[in-house]
Amino acid sequence: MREALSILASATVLPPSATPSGNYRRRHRHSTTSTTTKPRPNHNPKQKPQFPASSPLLSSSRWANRQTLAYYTKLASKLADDGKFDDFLMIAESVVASGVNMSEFLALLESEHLARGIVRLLCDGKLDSLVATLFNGIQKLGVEPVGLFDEVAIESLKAECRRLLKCGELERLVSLIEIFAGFQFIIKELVEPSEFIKLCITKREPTAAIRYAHIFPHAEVLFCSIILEFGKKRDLGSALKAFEASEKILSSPNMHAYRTIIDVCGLCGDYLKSRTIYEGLLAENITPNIYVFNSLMNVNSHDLSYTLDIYKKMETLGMMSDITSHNILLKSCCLAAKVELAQDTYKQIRKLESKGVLKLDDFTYSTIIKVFADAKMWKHALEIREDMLLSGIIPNTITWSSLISACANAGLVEKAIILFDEMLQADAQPNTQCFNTLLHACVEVCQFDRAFRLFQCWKERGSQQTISGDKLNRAYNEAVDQMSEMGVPLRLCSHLTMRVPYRPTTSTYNIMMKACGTDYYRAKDLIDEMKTFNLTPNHISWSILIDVCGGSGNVLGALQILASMRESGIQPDVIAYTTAIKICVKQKKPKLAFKLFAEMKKYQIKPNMVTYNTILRARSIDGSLLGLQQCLAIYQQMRKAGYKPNDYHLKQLIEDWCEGVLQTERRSERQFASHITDFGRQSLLLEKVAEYLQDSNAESLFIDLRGLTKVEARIVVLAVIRKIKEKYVAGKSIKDDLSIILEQQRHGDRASRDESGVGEAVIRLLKHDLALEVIEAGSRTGSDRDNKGSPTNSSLNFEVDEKGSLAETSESPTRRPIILQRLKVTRKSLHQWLHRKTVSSKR
DNA sequence: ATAGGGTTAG
Repeated sequence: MREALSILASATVLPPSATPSGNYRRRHRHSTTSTTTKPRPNHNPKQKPQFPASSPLLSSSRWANRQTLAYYTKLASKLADDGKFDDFLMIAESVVASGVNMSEFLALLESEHLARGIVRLLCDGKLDSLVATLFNGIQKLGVEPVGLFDEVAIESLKAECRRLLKCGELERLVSLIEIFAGFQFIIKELVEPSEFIKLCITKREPTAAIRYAHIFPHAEVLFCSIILEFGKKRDLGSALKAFEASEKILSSPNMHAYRTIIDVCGLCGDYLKSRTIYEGLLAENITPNIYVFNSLMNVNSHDLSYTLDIYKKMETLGMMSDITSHNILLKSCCLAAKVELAQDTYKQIRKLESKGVLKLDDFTYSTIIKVFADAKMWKHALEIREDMLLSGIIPNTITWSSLISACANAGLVEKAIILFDEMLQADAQPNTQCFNTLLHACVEVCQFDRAFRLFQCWKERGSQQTISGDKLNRAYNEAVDQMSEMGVPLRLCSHLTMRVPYRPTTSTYNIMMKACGTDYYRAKDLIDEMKTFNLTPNHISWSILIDVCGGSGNVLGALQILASMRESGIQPDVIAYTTAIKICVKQKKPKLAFKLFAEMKKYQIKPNMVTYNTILRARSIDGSLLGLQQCLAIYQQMRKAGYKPNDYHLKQLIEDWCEGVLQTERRSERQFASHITDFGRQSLLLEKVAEYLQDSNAESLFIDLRGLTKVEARIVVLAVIRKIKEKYVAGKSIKDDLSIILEQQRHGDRASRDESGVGEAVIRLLKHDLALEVIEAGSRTGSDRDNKGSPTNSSLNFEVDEKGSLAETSESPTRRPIILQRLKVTRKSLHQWLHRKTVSSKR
């Protein structure tokens, strides 16, 4: 046979234009090869026979010779039988290249020869366009596939697919599947759809998954599972691609797919996307079904108003809401902590039940119980249990768990434990979350010892390891003693003797670490103990450890833990940093607190409201102006970050500043001057403060508060008073009264009068906080000479100065009367105050 | 085919 081939190779002559790299190959790449399939390199090109031009043997006319054709057909068959597929392919190539009708050649080959040849070549990775061409040729011939692929061929294909699946070679697997896509019976034998989809998901190939799923009947179900699986992997992008691909394949919009992608939006935390998808449906004039509506409500359940809107939309569409819709409404109320609305909703559902429209289920009861549990309304929660029992619904683990947390959240540890006991007696299986709730309840009321006893008891009774009877009894006796001390009857202690499997989780350990109070070593031991249950500390564990360590007074230790956290591969988050900052502030280490604050920003961790409020508590702990200035800068950042500063902390900040005004010694002057320029540019407030504190402005006793909020105004006023005090202490006397300009107010527009409250706040500050004498005055400018609507305090001795700030106001294009309200603190009053303070601080 | 419970910083 080799000889025959070599004769063929040497004797054949073909024009160069007809070489195998010609049209067949190229055309084929565009038609059958999938996008995920890169064309495979051909088998070694060196082995390819070179066909010389104008071969007499292979010319079309000669091929017409049936005898010759039959000979090569036979030769090819033999090669396939012998497993010499490369050579087989070579024959086929020359047949194809010669431009002879291939159908005739293929028809003459016995089908199993061909099939095995093709399958073998495919399995060897020779997903060559010629192989595909041959294969296509068979399909076009209409050869019966059942007859074409015998068991041996299919078996080898299956083996190859299994191998590819195992090795995760999705690309080649897809190529093979693409080729056999026309033969459904083969495809179904090749790969288990769930296995294939699993591989597509790990490889993030949503379109491949959908294309494969499409081969099967009931493809929609497979599409949905693909979308959902991507969602579970938090890969919304791929899920959306899969969804869009399924949309293209399916002729009509599939509600199941829609609800699935909406659920996935929720899973991935992109609830806005779920709204877009829903709006897309409406835009297409398609009415979603109940599942789509319920899923949409559920995904958006943290937004009560949106959920209610969707519910109303369902009503206007005349869609019958079911118990799930109502349960989700309840859940939404629960998340929004709207107890009354939840109660109304519950009553509404009960009414519908009495009409026979719906039947309340375990979800309904558990959810309303949770509403009351969260609101610490434990009695109401227990009442719901009565409703539930009357309606014949048996409480399940979740219901019991919610009931227990109702008592736990209200701080009723005894009641919670008794409920837990009832749960055991009712043969409900408690799970770790129930145990955790109880432990947490103990921790919340600082019964740390009790938490440890329960934990120990459950661990010993519930672990698979054999515990010595002594140890077990000791734990039991101790726990019973404690219960009886608390007045709990022994019959209610079955939770101590139960033998349910107990597996603590990381949460359990986190709760127990909180029960360590400030005993750092005990907490550290717990972290080590976690390993015996194959648990690893999470962000929360580390944060608690920082808190415990810092709470014991060991600030540096706490900072060290923060570093270890990073070293152990868990990047400290905003909470870990905030906890560490809290420790520094508590232990009066403001510098460390500010250092951590700078560090977290270096790591691109955005401070949140809690962080800002915590760091602001570091204000002026050392009484230095620097600390105060840092706090002011942080306050400013907080506003820039979009957080509304907490008035309470702000008030504290300003009070501290006042304190500074009263107590600052000469030494502050230098510090003060060096920091003015730093924050001069940061904001309007800081600019103002800086402006008035500049030495060039030293002689001016004038404050323009226009454009400032009342809080900012207070800060500016205090800054100026501080300056006055600094100057006074330095030996410079006050040369003039202090003038303050307040916001412009349009004459007659009562509604806008001191809307910002600046005037009131400043007057209160000066008069009340600083005990200064304040003269209030108003002035009219513009053309209006009418005396109507004169300022509130016109009687006082205020004079309009013609230059300075008033020049600015006359720039205003309006000719309407404008009233500038002014305040004045007399030189005399300031002097008295300074004298008073200087004397008192010397004492 | 839908939903529910426990743990961290002020």
